[in-house]
Amino acid sequence: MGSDGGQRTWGIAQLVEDFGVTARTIRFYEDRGLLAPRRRGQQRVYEVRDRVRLALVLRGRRLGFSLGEIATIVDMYDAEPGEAGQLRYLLDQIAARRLDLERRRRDIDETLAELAVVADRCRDDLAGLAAGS
Amino acid sequence: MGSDGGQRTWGIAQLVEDFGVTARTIRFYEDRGLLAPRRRGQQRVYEVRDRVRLALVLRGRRLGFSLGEIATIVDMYDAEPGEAGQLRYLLDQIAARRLDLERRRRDIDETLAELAVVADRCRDDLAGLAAGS
DNA sequence: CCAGATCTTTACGTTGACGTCAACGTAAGC
DNA sequence: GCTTACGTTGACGTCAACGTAAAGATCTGG
Repeated sequence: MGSDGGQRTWGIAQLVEDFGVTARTIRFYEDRGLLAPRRRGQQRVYEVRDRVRLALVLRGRRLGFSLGEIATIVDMYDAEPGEAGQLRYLLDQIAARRLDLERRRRDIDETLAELAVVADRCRDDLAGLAAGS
Repeated sequence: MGSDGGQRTWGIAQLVEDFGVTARTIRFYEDRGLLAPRRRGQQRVYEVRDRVRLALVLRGRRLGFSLGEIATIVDMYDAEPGEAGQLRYLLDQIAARRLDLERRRRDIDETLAELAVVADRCRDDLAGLAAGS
């Protein structure tokens, strides 16, 4: 059905539009090893896997991870099977990440709960103003 | 029961030890308006509310907020009732923060789920190595 | 064939969040 | 009164994560 047989590719400008980041940012991520697009001549050609990686990077960024941490995380996703030592190391890394993420979620839940309290107080104050006017 | 009648105070060195940050960081937060300890002469004297604020700041930091965002958040907690416009503005700010935090939580849940998949694959590979040796 | 648009590399600038001195004040113990 | 420890205020350094500007390559429509 697709006229390109599923071999769809994108230029850097499309990624800029689709992901809401600048071209500078995308090239910077490539420079830091987070992306590795093909080249057609001198120009960058992005495929689906590049888009997936970029999406992972941006999610990591939203979570406040440094690019170094993001690199170790996204590299987990497409790690080769490797030997037992590598696998155990990877499992350790994953466990560490899990602890980190779970603490973040606790922090988030606490903050949300406290903001709800402040919002309630706020609405009470508003109601009081309306009643007392 | 407390020999100081609940009027406990702390020096900067205690905060350093208790919170695991440097004195430089604590003074920097004060410079940015996030803390405002009393002074005994020239030296800083921290009370319970200062510790609470510092804990809030550090939690915001763990969540990846900038110090400017953290300032707006912690200022929400001890905002004066104020007038209706202020209250509505505060409610808007809280709503925006909630959206932000809820997206972060979704990001975290997705990441945790994907890391679980990678970990499973990892354990399978390890089992395969053990069986094939 | 050429202007304009898009992409490229290179390199320096900027901002936030501190680190790292340097130089000085002050309180405690001997 | 002198040292030692701790605290203080500048002031400059640093690092990550880009922004921004310069100058050339490449493609595209007219």
